[in-house]
Amino acid sequence: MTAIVRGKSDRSGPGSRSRPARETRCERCALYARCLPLGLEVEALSSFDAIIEHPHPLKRGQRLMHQSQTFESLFVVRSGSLKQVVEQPGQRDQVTHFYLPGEVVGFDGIAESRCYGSVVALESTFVCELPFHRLDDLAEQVPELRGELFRCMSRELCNDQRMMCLLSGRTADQRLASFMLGLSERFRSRGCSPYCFHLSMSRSDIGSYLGLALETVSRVLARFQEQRLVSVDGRELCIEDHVSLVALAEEGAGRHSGP
Amino acid sequence: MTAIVRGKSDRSGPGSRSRPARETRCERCALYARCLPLGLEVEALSSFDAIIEHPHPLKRGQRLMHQSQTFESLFVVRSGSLKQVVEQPGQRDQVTHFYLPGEVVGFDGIAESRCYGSVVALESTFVCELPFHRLDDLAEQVPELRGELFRCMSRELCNDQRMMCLLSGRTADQRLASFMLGLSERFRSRGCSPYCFHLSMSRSDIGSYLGLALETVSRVLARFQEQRLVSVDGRELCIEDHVSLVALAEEGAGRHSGP
DNA sequence: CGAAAAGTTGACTTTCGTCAAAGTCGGTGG
DNA sequence: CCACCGACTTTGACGAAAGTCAACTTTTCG
Repeated sequence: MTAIVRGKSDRSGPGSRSRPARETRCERCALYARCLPLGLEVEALSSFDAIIEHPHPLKRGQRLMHQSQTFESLFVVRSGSLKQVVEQPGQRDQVTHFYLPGEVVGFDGIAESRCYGSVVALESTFVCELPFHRLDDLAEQVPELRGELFRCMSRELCNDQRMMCLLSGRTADQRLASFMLGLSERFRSRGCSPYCFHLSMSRSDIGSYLGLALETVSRVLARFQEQRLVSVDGRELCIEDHVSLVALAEEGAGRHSGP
Repeated sequence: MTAIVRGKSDRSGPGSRSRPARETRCERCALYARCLPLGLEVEALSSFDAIIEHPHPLKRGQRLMHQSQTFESLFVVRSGSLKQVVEQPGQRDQVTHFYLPGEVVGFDGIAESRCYGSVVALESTFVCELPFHRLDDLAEQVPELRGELFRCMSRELCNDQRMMCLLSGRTADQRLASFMLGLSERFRSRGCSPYCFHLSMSRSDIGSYLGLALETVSRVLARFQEQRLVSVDGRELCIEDHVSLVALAEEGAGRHSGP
C-alpha cells in the first residue's frame, strides 16, 4: 500500500509537483489568514511557496501517511478532514486527533523520523505538503517562520493537555459537550457556522477519540437532543443551546471531584 | 505569590545569575548525555552554556511556574522532580506531567506566551533556566540545537499521545502497570535502578494523572503486591515481575475492545 | 508530641461498557 | 429505478469496573 498519494500511478518521487504553480501561492489561499505562513514578509512568503508540494487529493478512507513510515514532510489540510489513528498490537485502534483545514499534520513524526500514527481522510481531502528538511532550512533564515513552527507545536501540546484533562476527569456527557464545542469553535474560526455543521467522523471514531463506547456516544447525543441542547440528524449537528452546553462542559462535578 | 524562585528575597530580575559560572558548564554535567545540548559543537556548546541561568533550588511544594504567568523560559530539571498541574475553575486540579532530571519543562507556554499549567516541585529540585528568546536566537545560528528543540517538542507530542491512548482505552490495572513501567524505563535511561525506585508523587497525584480515584490507585497497588508483580512500601516501589507487568500493560483486553 | 497530611480498607452506588437485535443510510449493479 | 449489501447507527437489558463515602491507620513534619 502506498502511503502518500502523489498520482494515479504513484510514479512521481518526492520533490515533484503534481499541480501547476499558480495553486501554490499562499497569498491567494482562502486559508492564508490562519495558516502556517501567516506573517511572513513577501520575500519569505515566496520562498515558502516554493517548497510546497501538492499531492493528489485523498478520497475518503485513503491514507495520507502510514504508522511507522519514514517521516519526511508535514502536511497542511487545505480542504476536507482527516483523523489520526494509533494502531497498537492486539489492541483496538485509537483515534488521537481530527484535523481540519489550516491545521498541520505530522509534527509527531519529527522525534523518531517516523510517523507516530496513521492519518486517514474522512472525506475528499486536499493537502499541501511541506518537506521538513526544506522547511527547517527556511526556518534558519526566517525567524518568523521558526517562531510560527514553535508556536504551532506548542499549541498542539496545549491541545493534547486539554484532551488529557478531558479523558481523565470528565463524564461522558461532559466529553461530548466539550467535543462539540471544540468543533464549533474550530469551525467558527474558519468562517463556517459554529452552530450547524457536518460531522465527517463516525460515532465509532468519536467514541475512540473520547474514550467512550460508540453506543454511549449515540445514547448521549440522543439524550442531548431530548434536552434540546443540540439537534442531530445523522451526521448533521446543530447546537441549540450553546450556553447550557458550555455550563455542562465546565461543570465542577466531573469524576473524582469530591468537595 | 512569586512563581520563579530566584533567591530568598526574590530580588534579582531576569537575566541575573544566582550561581557561579563554573556550574554552568554542560560538559561537566552528569546529565550531559541525555540533555538538550547533546551533540553541539564545542563553540555552540559554550554559547549555550552562556545563556543558562541557575535559579535557587526549589523545596518540596514550591512552584517553578504558575499557571497563566507570562512565559519567558524553558527549564531543564537537573535533579529532583516536578509535576505539572492544570487548574480549571471549579474543577479538581489535574496532574498532566511528571518531570525527571534531563527533561525540559515549559514548551506548552510558547504558544500563548503564558504558562499552560503550574509546575510544582515534588521534592528538593534544581533546575537550569533557558530564557526562550535567547534560545531562539541561538537556534538560528546552530542548526543542531534547532533540530534538538524540534525533536524534543515532537517527543513530547508522542508521549502525550501515548497518554491519551492510555486514558482512553485501558483499565485501571493497565494504567498503573504502564505508569510504573514508564517510570522504570525513565529511571533506567538515567542510570538509576529500573527495578527499585522512589515515587516522589502521592497516590492522589498518580490518580489524577491516570484518571483514577486515589483509592483505586491504592487498591490496585495492593492487589499487584498480592500477585507478586511489585512490592510497595509507602513510596518505595520494586518491580518484581517485569514480564507479567508488560504483558498486563499490553494486553489486548482493555476497555471497548470487542473481538 | 501532636496535628495534619497521606494512605488503606470496606460497603455501597453509579456510570458506562458489553452483548444483542433491529433499524437506517448510501452506494452499486441489474 | 429499485433491490440489495455492507457499514453505520440506534435502542434495550444487563453486568462489571471503578467512583464515592466513610472510618481508620500510618507517616510526616513543625
